[in-house]
Amino acid sequence: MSLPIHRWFRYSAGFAAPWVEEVLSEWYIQPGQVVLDPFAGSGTVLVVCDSLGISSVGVEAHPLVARISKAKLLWECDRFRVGAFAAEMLRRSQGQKPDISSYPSLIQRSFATEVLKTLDSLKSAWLSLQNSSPESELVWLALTSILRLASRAGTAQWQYILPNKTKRKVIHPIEAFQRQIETMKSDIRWMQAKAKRSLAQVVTGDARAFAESIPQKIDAVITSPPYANNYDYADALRFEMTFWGDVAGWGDIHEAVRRYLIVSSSQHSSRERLKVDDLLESDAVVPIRNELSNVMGRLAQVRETHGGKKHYHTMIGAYCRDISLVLRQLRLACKPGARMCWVIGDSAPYGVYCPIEKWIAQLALAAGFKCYRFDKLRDRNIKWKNRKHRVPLKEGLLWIEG
DNA sequence: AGTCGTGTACCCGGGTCACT
DNA sequence: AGTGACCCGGGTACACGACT
Repeated sequence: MSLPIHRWFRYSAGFAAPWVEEVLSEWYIQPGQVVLDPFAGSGTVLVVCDSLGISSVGVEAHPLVARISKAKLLWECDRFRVGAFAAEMLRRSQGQKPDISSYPSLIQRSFATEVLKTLDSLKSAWLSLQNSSPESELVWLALTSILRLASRAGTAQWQYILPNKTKRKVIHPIEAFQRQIETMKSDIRWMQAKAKRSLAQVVTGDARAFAESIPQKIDAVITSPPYANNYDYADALRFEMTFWGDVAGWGDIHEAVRRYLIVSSSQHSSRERLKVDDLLESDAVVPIRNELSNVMGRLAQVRETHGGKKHYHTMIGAYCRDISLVLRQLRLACKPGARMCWVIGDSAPYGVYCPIEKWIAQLALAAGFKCYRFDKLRDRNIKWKNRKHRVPLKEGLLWIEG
C-alpha cells in the first residue's frame, strides 16, 4: 500500500504489485501483448501493466470497486487540473448548508456530527462541480478514500465497519482530503515519468460473462478470485456506498452489488435460495460432480447440527459452478497457449474440507486448458487457537497453460 | 527499550426479528 | 414455534510504528 497509485485506495484484497511485475517478467510479457485480470478489484494488475507499457484488461463486477480502478487509471491527466478542481471544491464546500439528517444510521453512527457535516459539504460541493472529466473522478476517489480515516467507527478485521466500536486515531476530513490530493498529484507525476499513457481497460461486468465485451485476444492472466467463505465482498464497500447514497442499508447490497459477483459467501447463496439439485445438474460442474455432490451432501448434514443454518452447502456448489463459467469465458478470451496464474485458497466451512485448487484445476482442463501446476505459498488455519476446526488449509499459486 | 495502539487476504459464524 | 433474511460481528496473536 505504499506504492504510487496503488496507495490511492486501501482495498482489502489482492496481491503485491512487485509480485505481479515478477510474474510478467518471468513470462516475458512484452508491450503489444495483452494481460487480463477477470477479478480486477482495485486494479493492481492494470496499474502494474501501465507502468510497464503493457496493454491490459480488467473485469470487475462490483460497481464501486470498478469505478475506483477506472479512476486509478486516469493517471495520464493534468495534475494541476486535479489540484484546481479540489481547491474549487473546498472553496465551494464552505458555503454549503450541510444536512446530515437523511444519512442512514450506519453513517450517522460512524462520524462525529461536525465531521459528517464537513463531509456532507464536501460531497455537495463535488456533486455541484462534477462532470465527466478525469479530475472530477479523481477528486471523487480522493473523497471516497478518506471516509474511513475520518470515521470514528472501528474498522474490524477485514475492513468491516463496526459502528459500535470506536477507534482512537481519527483524521480531520479536510486535512485527510488535502493530503490525499497531494499524494495523488505526486503519484501522477511519478507515473507520467515512467509511462506515456494508460493502456488499460476496465470492464464493469460479470466475470462469468465477459468474453464478448473485450475485443482483444489475451496472452496472459493474473488473477485471484474471491476465496470460498472467506469474505463477503459485497459488504466490503457498504460504508462508502452508503455515504454516497448508492445503498440505504444492508438490504440493498444484494441488488446493488452481490448479485453481480460470483457466489463465494453464505450471505449470497442463502439470499438466492439456491437448490442443491439445480446446482449439481449444471453442466458447468460435470467434471467434479461426484466429489462436489459428496461435499455438498456432508455440508447439508452438518448444518443440521449447527444453530445458524448457514447455506454453505449451496454456496460451495454455486462457487464451483461460477468458477467454471469464468474459466470457460477465459478459454474464449485467451489465445491458444496462453498462461494463467491464479492465487487461490481452499476452505472448510463447518470443518468440511473443500479441495478448491484441485477442483479449479479440473474445471480448467475441462474448459480447454492443457495443463496446470500448483505451488503452495503458505498454510492457513494455523494461526489462531480458537479456530472452529482443525482442517489444514493453504493458499497458493495455480499455474494453468494451454 | 518497554508499552501501547493499530492493523492484519484469520477463519469463522450467531443474534434477532418479522413473518408465517 | 419454526424459519430464514438481515444485520453485525468474535476471539486471538503477532508485527510494526509511535510514544514514552
